[in-house]
Amino acid sequence: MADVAQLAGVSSQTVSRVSNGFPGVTEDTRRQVLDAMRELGYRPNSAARALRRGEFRTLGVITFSLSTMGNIRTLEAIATSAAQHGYAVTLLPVAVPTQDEVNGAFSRLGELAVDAVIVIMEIHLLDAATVSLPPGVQVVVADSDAGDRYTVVDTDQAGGARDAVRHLLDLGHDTVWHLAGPEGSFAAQRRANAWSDTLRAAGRMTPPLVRGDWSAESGYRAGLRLADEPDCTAVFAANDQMALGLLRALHERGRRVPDDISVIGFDDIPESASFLPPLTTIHQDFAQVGRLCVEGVLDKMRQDGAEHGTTLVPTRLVRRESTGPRRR
Amino acid sequence: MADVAQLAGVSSQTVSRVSNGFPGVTEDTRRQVLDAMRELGYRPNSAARALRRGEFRTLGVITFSLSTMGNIRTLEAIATSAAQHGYAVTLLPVAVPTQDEVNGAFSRLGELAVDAVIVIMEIHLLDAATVSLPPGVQVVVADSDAGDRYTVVDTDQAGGARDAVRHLLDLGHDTVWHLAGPEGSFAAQRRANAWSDTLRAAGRMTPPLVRGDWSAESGYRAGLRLADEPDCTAVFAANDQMALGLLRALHERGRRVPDDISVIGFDDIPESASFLPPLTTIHQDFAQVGRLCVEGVLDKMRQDGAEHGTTLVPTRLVRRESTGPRRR
DNA sequence: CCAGTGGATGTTTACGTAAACATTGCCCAG
DNA sequence: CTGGGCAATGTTTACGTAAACATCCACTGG
Repeated sequence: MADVAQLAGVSSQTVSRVSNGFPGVTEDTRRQVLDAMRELGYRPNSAARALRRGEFRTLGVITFSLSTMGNIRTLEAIATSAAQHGYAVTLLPVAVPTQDEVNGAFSRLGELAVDAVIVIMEIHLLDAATVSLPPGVQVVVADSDAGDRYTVVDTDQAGGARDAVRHLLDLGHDTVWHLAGPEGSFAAQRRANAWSDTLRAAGRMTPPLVRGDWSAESGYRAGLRLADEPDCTAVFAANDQMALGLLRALHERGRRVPDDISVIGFDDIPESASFLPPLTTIHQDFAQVGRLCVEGVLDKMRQDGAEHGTTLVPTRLVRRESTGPRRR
Repeated sequence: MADVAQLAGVSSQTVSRVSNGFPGVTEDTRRQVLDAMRELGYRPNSAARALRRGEFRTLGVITFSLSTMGNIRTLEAIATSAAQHGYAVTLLPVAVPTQDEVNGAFSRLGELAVDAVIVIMEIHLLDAATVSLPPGVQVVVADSDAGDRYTVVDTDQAGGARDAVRHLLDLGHDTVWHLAGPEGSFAAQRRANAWSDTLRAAGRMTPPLVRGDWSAESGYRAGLRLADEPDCTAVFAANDQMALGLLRALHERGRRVPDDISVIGFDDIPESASFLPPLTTIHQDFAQVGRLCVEGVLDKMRQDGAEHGTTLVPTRLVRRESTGPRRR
């Protein structure tokens, strides 16, 4: 910076003003400074900048292995939205979802150049990690339900699940089976709860819950069991991947979809339109979730805390060919 | 830091030594300092640290929208591997793959707290962006082929494609059709080149190339055309998503897989084992690619440049049920 | 008993920037 | 023509850390 100042024949402070786009600099001077910058290949040192300003203009994102489509899409939206607000995004991967790993991520966080944090993860493991959160670092949690202790942004899991079940009931099915996500997942839990609540509210029998782990493979295994249930005419899978495996199992067992069994998924991943048959599913607006996370955390930084709350992003039923009226 | 020093009754330099794990501090002193740190909730200011040390311990990753599985998995591996080396990862999303956007990302890069950069993208757009690369910032490119100008780490696209084609030829098919990725993609291009090279080397006819855009939807559209080709008994799809769409189209048109037509994919996404039928495909080791990117870029930082080169990560054929011997 | 040695700790300084305050010089109202 | 005011620019300083150098002290060997 001093070199630039010298070459441009001004003081370093003027260079600073130019590089920050501050007013009070003649057009002539500005041009000279910019020329000098270009000539010397000057680029501001962000460490010094951060040190001086007391902020990094960077958001940290803690997330589990980017194996689920939802997390990825959310992350992408966060990165894009953050960039629009002039913030960079630093990734804090947590390889294994154990309490130790999470605590580790949070403590690394303490040494990280980050102004605020967005957490994309199940809240279970977040509980004990609370303590190690550096003071003054704001947090927003996505895909969780700790609205009382954190600010949360999430898809309206319950609403989506309710829509899925109702869709199938409306088609004339007596009841709806549920292929749930793993026990540890709050998203899975809420979808499952909404499923049974909706059935109960409609006065229907609640079939035993079948559990998978989000993977297509687990959906396949579950599907082999469901194919043998004579009463089963409609299944709500907690995500599209499991629905894919389910479709495969049903096909192998000669159960036609939707003629014998209707299947509905959750997420609306791009591929689901190309399943056999194309999957009816609940569309999640991940981009919106990511955007709200960023805006939420920036808001909190400005207001220094504020109260917690939960923002729900609505879902949308996408009707394709895997669901149809009950035939007996 | 001064506060900690005062509370512990030592100098700030001793605190620094403790916080960096340097030797030459009595166990007693160390404990006192650590206690003081805990009591005051001290966490080192990474901006000051970076300023003083002249490095950020952060890698920048430039990538297009995280829509393809490969990019995501690579990114994940990069983040994990970087963490193991004590580096954080900052994401630089490029929303739209236009030259302007790429240049923009590179210029933002100049202001970013980053020691080196890993680029996951097609090289086309990288060309003109070269100029704006800040001097002294090392670059490694994944998923590309500019080995002469950049250090490149990539899956052995050609080898994988060759294996795919040979697998089908070995099964007795006269020739193999190819459902290629988008024109702009170098990965797609190399897979397509290897496909035609392999056919030519085997003295087979080269059917007209069918082009998709990586999406399942485009695979479906291409599949509708291929289903009407009476000579087509084997298709090599440039990725698994397109293979999925292809399978759907073939199914709709009543062409059985693999009895009438064999299909092989590329990538081995987790879902492909649950396609109908489970997809034979070429497995890519994205984790390895990511790891090598990180190690490569760290190496370059140490050696300050070194020469460019290309590292290829081998693929593996995963045989499932979508390919079978030709039947006439 | 003393010089020498080496480990433990303290002091000074610079990293690059931007806020706060200081200075310059010009314009215009009185 | 003169002083007040304001825009443009310069000077000083502090941000938190760690390298380089300085100091202190206990112990060893002659």
